[in-house]
Amino acid sequence: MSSEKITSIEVAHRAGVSQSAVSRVFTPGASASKQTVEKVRKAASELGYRPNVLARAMVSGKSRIIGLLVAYLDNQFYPDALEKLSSALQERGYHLLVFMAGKDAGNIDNVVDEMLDYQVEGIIAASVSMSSKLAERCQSVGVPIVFFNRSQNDETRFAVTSDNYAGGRKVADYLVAAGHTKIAYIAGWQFASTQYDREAGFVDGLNKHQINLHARGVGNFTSEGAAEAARLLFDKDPPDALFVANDHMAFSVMDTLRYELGLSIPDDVSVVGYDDVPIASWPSFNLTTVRQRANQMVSKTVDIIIAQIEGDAAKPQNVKIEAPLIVRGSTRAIASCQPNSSVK
Amino acid sequence: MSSEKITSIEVAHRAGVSQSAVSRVFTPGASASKQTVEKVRKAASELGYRPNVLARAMVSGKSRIIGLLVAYLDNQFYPDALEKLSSALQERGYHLLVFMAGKDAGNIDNVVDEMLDYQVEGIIAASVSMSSKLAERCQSVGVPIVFFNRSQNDETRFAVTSDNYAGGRKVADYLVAAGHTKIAYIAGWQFASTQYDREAGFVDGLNKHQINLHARGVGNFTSEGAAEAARLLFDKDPPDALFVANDHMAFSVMDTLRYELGLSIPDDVSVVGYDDVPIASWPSFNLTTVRQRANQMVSKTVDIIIAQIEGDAAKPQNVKIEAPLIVRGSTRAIASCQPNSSVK
DNA sequence: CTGAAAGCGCTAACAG
DNA sequence: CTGTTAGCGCTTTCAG
Repeated sequence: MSSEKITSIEVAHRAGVSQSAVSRVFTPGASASKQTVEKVRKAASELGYRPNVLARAMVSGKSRIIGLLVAYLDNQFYPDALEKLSSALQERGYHLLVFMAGKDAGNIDNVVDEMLDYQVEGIIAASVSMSSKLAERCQSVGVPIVFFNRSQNDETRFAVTSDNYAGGRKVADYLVAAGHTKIAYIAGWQFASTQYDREAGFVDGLNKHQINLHARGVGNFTSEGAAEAARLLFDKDPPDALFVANDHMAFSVMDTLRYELGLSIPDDVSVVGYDDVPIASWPSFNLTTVRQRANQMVSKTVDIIIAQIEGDAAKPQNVKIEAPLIVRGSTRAIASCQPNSSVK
Repeated sequence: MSSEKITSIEVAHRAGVSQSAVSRVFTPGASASKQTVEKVRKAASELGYRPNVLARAMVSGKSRIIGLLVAYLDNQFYPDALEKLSSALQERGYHLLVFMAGKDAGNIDNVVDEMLDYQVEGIIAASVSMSSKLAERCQSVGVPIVFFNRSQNDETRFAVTSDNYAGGRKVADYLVAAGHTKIAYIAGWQFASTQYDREAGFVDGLNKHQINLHARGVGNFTSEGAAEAARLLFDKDPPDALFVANDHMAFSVMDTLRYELGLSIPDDVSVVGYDDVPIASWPSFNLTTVRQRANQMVSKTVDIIIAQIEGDAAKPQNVKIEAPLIVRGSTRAIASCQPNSSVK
């Protein structure tokens, strides 16, 4: 309707310089005399000129776009992380192009191609199961990818997670120290590393204390699944403590226990979650949980991907951020304050 | 490292056709013989060729990118809407480029310029206060913008919201019918249309029944603000019903009332929210609230922005999606016509 | 330091 | 239907 799009050529005209001079003024590593810079800046602002990122991307190969592949945002941890990720990247001059990966994994590979079509400079995959195919596809076109909150045992890709295994162990140690003996676990989606690392740490931790897992249910990281798993677990020989693979499910479990089964937490059963999303600290839940330090996870992720993009390559690694246990009221307290009653 | 980027020229070579033939095969409104199409497709898939969206954008002017401007994602309504928005757009061949708008409004105008730099074809502004400057800037460069969950009285921009005014009235009607007389309101951020439309409808509704607002607090759409507002409200002459401007704050208020002030809901006080986010139906809260139909809001938003982009312009309008009151257990039941009692 | 010239990969007339 | 020819707006040698 009104003002057309301004190009560097028009600015050049008005400033009485060449088009490439304009380009230089707007290019960080430029070389232009103070005079030129001034003339160009003046003309540019008068005309309302701004460089076209896409045109720049064509010739320079740098789109300043990072693809974000994400499967779902139910779990409050993800929106929170997304917000932080986006802000952090924005500060560094990059932006996130969002791609939703349908629930079906088959779809994912197509989505990656779509991302590549946009010439993304890197990809961050969150809440998506680690796929070798996916990673290889990216590698074959030289686009770095880092997995956020997902990992794989082999140290051939970049991944940033909390230390899920250690987190699981901490929960085991705590529950045992609190005197629990019939300890159950409600699992997340089986293909998620967050799920099996947490479980492995938890089970190993229990075993260390000569305790076997009392029972196991599967909630698949959904509220409904978790509620159902809880019902089954309490159908007979109920546990006296429950570790739920993430907070999102833990809330659902707590509600089911309290309002459906009439149980009292932590008097009848202790409940522990994982993530420490904001809701966990709400009085209604007051959930003991393992904290994933979103800030640290995000900044590590951003550092890695930008380093990759800008060529400061590093060896692929599986970054694990330490995850502290946050003790709240959903678990029975440890009886006395005697140091390490447990022996190793 | 490995395979370089394949261009249409290389495909053309291999297929034994011209480069423009390749382009045509990959352009929807193309015209190419079955033979050509076949040869090209074959060569392309053998080489792993895919058109470069950015290059296409340069010449065609269509970047297939839509900017999403968003201020915060605390309120569960937004991640949910974002997920839906992104999916809907993706199906239509567009993708969202995310821009976080800092809390400070001053920053916003810069952010819009950044979006424009990426040649976004349209902008969706969510959880951002309606800014005329912002809208004008977009209009001046011919980029359509639609406000999601925010509006303005003047019908000169596109906006999609629930019918906040009507929603507020429904709450008033309900609370009055339930026999409440000391009815208070906890407001959101004062510059948000969602806030004042809801309040206006609510207050008008009360007045219609010859009832004045008993008291008013301000929570600014934050948990902490809402909790503090609740404390003040109950400091003296406490209300017997409370309408909180959104669910996010309502949860915080409920927790404060129950765990800090020792009140029982709905026996001592009824609480109503707005949004109907998933948590509202959790047994812990079981919150009576006004439902924002995210699906409808999203599809309307997508329809509008794509219509604008593709030239099927329409008159700017303020689309208001009907918002039903969802009655749950956080409010005293209406005595006369409800077969079920609210006692549990 | 600065202008001229050569494209980045692709679409869109324009002739055949 | 198809190849040729111009560019889209910008960065980047390459000479001056």
